[in-house]
Amino acid sequence: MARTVFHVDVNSAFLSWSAVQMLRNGYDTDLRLIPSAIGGDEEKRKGIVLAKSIPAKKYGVITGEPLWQARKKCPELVIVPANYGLYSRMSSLFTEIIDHEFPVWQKYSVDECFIDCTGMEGIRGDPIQSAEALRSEIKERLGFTVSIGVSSCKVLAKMAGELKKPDAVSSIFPYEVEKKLWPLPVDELFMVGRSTARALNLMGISQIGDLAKTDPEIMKKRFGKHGLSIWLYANGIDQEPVVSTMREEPKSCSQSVTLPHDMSCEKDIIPVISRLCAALAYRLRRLGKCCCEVTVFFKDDKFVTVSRQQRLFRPTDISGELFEKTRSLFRLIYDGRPIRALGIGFSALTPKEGCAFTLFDDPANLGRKFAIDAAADSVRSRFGGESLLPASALISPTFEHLKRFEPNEGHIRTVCPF
DNA sequence: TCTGGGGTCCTAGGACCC
DNA sequence: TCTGGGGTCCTAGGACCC
Repeated sequence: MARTVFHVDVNSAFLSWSAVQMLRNGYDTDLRLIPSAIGGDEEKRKGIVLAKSIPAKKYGVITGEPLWQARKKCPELVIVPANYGLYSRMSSLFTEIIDHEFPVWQKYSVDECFIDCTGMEGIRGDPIQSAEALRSEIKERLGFTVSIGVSSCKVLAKMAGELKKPDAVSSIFPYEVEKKLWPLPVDELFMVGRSTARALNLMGISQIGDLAKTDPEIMKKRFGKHGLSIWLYANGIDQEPVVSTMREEPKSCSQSVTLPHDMSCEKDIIPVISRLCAALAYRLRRLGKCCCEVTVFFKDDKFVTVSRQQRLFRPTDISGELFEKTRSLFRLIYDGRPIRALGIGFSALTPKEGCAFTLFDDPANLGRKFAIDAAADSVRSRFGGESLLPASALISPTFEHLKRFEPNEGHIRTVCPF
């Protein structure tokens, strides 16, 4: 049976959400109607465009570009700092409406959902009517607009949503693929990024239709599995179901930071690793996971990334052990070059319940380590994730983005002696 | 002092074993 | 003075997404 799938995308999500909030707080200009952008902190070298208004787009401002460059294109650009706590709340309000109306839906990102509404015509009318009703309801109740793509599979629904923005419903049904999808530039196809687009252009493929008509064997030979996937997408073929889980189990977690200035001295860098580790280990424990593998990576002043990962002797979620491992890994790969950004990752996650000790573990010693982490975590859960830190980490840059996960706004700083 | 941060997946090539 | 080959596992780096 043919499916009906919606893709719902909040228009310029961060910007819209900030605009709605500012209007509510009495600010008299709607950011969405003037050239504006949500931007990072330039002083901390995070000055990029995170979202832009449609008037800003008309000046050629693009997401991801440095703020100075955006300002050069549009000198009157109004730049507003990001408010991740607000975005997280707005995202929940958005999905609450969808959850109320549809039994099968999937959160794809903070501002996007897929909905499977196969067989709901009896309740909600034909798919276009149903999508229109959802679009108006979100706008009316929450004050921001969405674009909804309607089709028979996820990829086509997502591509359809791109056709008209903002505040619109568009479709690409299978019989419309040739007319609506094929004329688009190939780099607009889902999963065709800059690198693949460049390679495709060199092969003489510039439109999605060119890709659709290329021999799939050639695509497979040139791009491997990925080549076959994008060939299928170009032909409107995608069997992926809308998975109605609230949240899939994470497979890895990571935390990284761009340093306020390049660092090349180990005594400056290790405290940053210590801070990253404290934060990420706390997250790992809140997930109820242990990890079997750690990664350290950095980006140098030439934007070259270097990484190294290592399996652990046994799974762990103990801050001290994870710090020891990440520090030694870093020392293994670091050659003294200037570092611009630094990160750590924990992967091969397993449920904490299944993690066993080894013969070499001293149960009393382990018990002490667990107790220390538990005590520290109870402070963090009351006062915020960064309220308690290893003393050495206090001299490292702060991680504001952590607030994204923090229900508590207040921060009380305490020095932790380990 | 131009380019964030958090994810997932794939692949090429090296190590190692038989 | 020629130097197998096949299989598995591991991992660094890079692709993509938001």
